[in-house]
Amino acid sequence: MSQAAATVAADNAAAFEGQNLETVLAQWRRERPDVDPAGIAVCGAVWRAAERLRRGVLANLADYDLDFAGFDVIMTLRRQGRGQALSPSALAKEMMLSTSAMTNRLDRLEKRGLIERMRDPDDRRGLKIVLSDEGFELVDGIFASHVRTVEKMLAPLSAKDRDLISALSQSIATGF
Amino acid sequence: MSQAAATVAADNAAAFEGQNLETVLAQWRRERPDVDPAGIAVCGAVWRAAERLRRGVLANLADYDLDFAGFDVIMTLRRQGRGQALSPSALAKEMMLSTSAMTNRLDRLEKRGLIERMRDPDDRRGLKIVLSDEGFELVDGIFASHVRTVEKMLAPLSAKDRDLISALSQSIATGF
DNA sequence: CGTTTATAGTTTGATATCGAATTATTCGAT
DNA sequence: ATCGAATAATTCGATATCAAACTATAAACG
Repeated sequence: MSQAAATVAADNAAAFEGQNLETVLAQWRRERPDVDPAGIAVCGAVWRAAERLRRGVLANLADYDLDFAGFDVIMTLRRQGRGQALSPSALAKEMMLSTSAMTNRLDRLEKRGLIERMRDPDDRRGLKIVLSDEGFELVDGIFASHVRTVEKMLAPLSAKDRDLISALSQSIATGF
Repeated sequence: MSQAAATVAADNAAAFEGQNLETVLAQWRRERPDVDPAGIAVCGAVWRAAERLRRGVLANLADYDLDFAGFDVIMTLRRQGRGQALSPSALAKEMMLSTSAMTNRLDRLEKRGLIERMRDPDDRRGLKIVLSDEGFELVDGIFASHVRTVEKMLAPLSAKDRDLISALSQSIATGF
């Protein structure tokens, strides 16, 4: 929770860029001239972009004393619409997470009063998770600044570039 | 270590795809027509691609009873060349990790005999980490299958596509 | 019906990460 | 030369994740 907050960094520091990817490639070409490292370079590039985006979003969240985990959950709930509910397992599936991790996230959000666990009227095993009014207001307040944050990080890309990287990323994600 | 191994998944299950990104976008457009969600869609696409790649690589590693963390370290050492060394802090910086996490990773790799901690002859505070012979052989054995694994996941992309997504990803990562 | 099998959510135990504190050493300024 | 600040690595405490075990309930089927 406040793990994300306030003090920007210490140990790991701001030094964001690890090693230049070009350098890494050159090292592999020297060490393993028998293997073409082009694929792993693509992989590395995608990972670094993802990491940069993650950190940017996280930094913005810190202002609201939220971490990525909780944000992910309340965003997912928010976009279902006011008063709409999802089961813990549906939430876990949607964010590719174990259900036990979801239990933990919901515990924290519930303790903070951002969500409520309601019984599922149709299945006594199940729950329905809804945003509290406070949770709803919080997401709505964050949303605009979240989008601005992401836009800022995507600024170097033209509209066409964005479509491209979206399509290519989805290609990788789905395998088609 | 063996956390990664053997049994493919249980709780979190194979159901890899969360929710269709198109659906998510439509939800946001309905809920927040005042905000253009295009940016966060790009963000989501990149994250999913990165996650897919991560899981693919991890699955391949499991055959060697290695997890991502250890693999990351020994790959970094391997590409420096035989007998070359890096300090723990250099390793941490290169993989964008806290130095305390690196201490932990090195502990595990050392216990398994894949790396050695040598004193830095020029600075008595520091260490130099080198691959043991066994570590070296292990990386070299994995490398080819690792590259094949990545290639398989990138199969839907043409050479031009790969260049494109690399360039665009780097744009995001560096902010230029 | 009653038994087996599957499913929903939580609990538990292990582990990896982080940030802060700590110890040892080096660098810099005077 | 000495003292203070910076740096290298580790340790420590807190926490988030996972997989597996567990409890309760539902569905399937014989």
